[in-house]
Amino acid sequence: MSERSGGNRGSEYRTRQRELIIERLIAARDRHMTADELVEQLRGEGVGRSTVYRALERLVERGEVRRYRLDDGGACYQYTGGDESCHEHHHLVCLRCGRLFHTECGFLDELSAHIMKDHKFRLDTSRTVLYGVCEKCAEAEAEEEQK
Amino acid sequence: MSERSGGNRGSEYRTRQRELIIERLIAARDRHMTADELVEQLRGEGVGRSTVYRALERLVERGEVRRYRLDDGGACYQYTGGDESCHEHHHLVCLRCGRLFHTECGFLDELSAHIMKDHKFRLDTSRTVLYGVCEKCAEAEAEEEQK
DNA sequence: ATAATTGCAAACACTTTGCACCTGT
DNA sequence: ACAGGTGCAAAGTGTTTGCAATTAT
Repeated sequence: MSERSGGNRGSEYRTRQRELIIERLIAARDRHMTADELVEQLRGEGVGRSTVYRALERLVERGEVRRYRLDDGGACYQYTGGDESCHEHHHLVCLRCGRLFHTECGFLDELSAHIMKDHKFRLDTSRTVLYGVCEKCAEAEAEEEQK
Repeated sequence: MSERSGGNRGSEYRTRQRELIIERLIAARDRHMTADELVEQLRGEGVGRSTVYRALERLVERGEVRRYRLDDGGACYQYTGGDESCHEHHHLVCLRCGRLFHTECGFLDELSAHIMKDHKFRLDTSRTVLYGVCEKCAEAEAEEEQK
């Protein structure tokens, strides 16, 4: 209870399956993937579905992977690395293509400060995701519209 | 495809069940509830589970109710009314008590503008929810900590 | 009368879990 | 050797759907 997380080193095995899972996540670090995509990609490599879920959960817990919820309730995962700085900035997710954008933008820090001061609300930047439409998709949408 | 939504009047029946569902949602307009809470509350009133889900889906579609995804993937609903202005502002959700706060804060409009200009990303304020911890919960947490 | 709605139970999609077997240390 | 990990299939969630009966118009 009073134990800080992150101190359970030494008790984990380095397995072929985990290596593969992290490898895939890193390869797709610029976007997020569903557990199922991962399972699919690793089907041939002999990695079971539950192993994927278990690994993801663990990675999320230790902060190496971020989990997002799509509008339909399904989960998406994205590698962020052990990189602590990732907790410092906000994330933008395109509702259309699902791509995720990191932004270190100071404006968002000001936002946090403002919300804290004027709304008495401590923003959790690691939990918050800003949704919208990215440039490419906005263009694509514009085309469809006038089609 | 080119039809604007909101024009399907006249084809819907006004039923006892739907009245009850909306009634409950309005009674809890300052917070959000899960479909299950609703089902539970209306069990005695003779409202079936599927009716609740169907009603919620319809209400979300027509914008009277907002749906959020909790961290565990489950959905939460909250009445926002036909009120269009609700699409204009951001929402803050407390990760601890689940209460939702509306804010009309101009700072957030600036944020949208900034993100559009500097990050080429069109923020969708109706989809975005800012997560964090509200004042009360922050206090409660502080107490627990030093307990 | 008849089109929409309801409730039930079965179907679903996604995720978790129990357990016997396998692997890393 | 043995703690920890894996795969399978079974069990859970929360949500959706098919259909006959019911209700609003």
